[in-house]
Amino acid sequence: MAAEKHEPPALSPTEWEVMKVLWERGPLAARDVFAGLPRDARGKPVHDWAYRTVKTLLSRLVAKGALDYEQVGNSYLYRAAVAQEAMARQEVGGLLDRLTSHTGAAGRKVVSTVLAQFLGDAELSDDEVRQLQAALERNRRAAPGKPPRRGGRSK
Amino acid sequence: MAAEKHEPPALSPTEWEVMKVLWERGPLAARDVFAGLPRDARGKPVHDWAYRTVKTLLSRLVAKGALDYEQVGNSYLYRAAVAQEAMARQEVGGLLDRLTSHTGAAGRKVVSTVLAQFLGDAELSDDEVRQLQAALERNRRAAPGKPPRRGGRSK
DNA sequence: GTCATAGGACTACATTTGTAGTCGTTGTGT
DNA sequence: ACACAACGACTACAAATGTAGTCCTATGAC
Repeated sequence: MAAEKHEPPALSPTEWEVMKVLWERGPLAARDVFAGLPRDARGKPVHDWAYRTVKTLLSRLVAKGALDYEQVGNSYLYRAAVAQEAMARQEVGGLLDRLTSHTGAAGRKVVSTVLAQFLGDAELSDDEVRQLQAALERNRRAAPGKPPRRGGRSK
Repeated sequence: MAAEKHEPPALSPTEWEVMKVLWERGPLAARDVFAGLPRDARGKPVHDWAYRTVKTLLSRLVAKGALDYEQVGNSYLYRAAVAQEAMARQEVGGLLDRLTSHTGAAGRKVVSTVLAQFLGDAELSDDEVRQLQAALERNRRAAPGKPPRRGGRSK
């Protein structure tokens, strides 16, 4: 009951961009986060953000509890305080909920069709395909009948 | 070149809720959209919105081009002007992009793991499971090797 | 010890979103 | 015709988000 590790703070799209840098490269100073932002093939930054902007995002992320930091010299070393997987789960769950909650079979079908399109076109490694296939297999064994049951809320 | 049917207007979560009513029940007057909002088992509205709020959302959706309307008597009959599938595709695509763009294999793996969890736990009908399995099969045949290729940009 | 500077804290401001309220108009019942 | 109820148009306002700027301080170079 005491553990309230759930409901992480919901990241905005730009905040995700910053978090991805930290999840991939580990703890970094603000300068290095800035430098680590994605660039296109020609080396041009994908996001045209001022350094200040990144600083603001880092501060907001600390305020949200998504990052914490450690002072090192005159600057902070920022480090992800939430797991990428937890955030990804939250986003995906939120989306599926938005798209399907309180919707009849038709609405759910639309979503599953769209999902199928993405799964068919995505660039997936063989391992990923196998992982997803296994998940569907598991689903099938768990839900013998077809009638869509009220799903397991992990709450 | 002339056809610019793409890039529909991105709906906020509350706007989705309104659109779902119209997609499911077809053209409705504001009153009926309001009345058609989801309710829980005990008949209590899931969203505690004032009628005005719904009116505001309908207006914004018209402004965004997601709805259009036809005057009928003294009121408007609102009708979805964008397909649910198109919007769902946009949302799913946007999410996958946010979570995986400019990310290495590690980031993509996290997402595929999360997806697998949802696919395993979701309440899917047998048909939906088959549809998704077929999509993965298709993916497999399309991408013989494993190296994640640059995906098909539909532009 | 002094001074330039990188860095963090605080401030700024337009837009979008969530949530409504006010007001004037128009159709409706009598 | 008249009064009123229902509608839609316009207005309101706080929080979140995208995008930065200002300013003070601790740090490091001499």
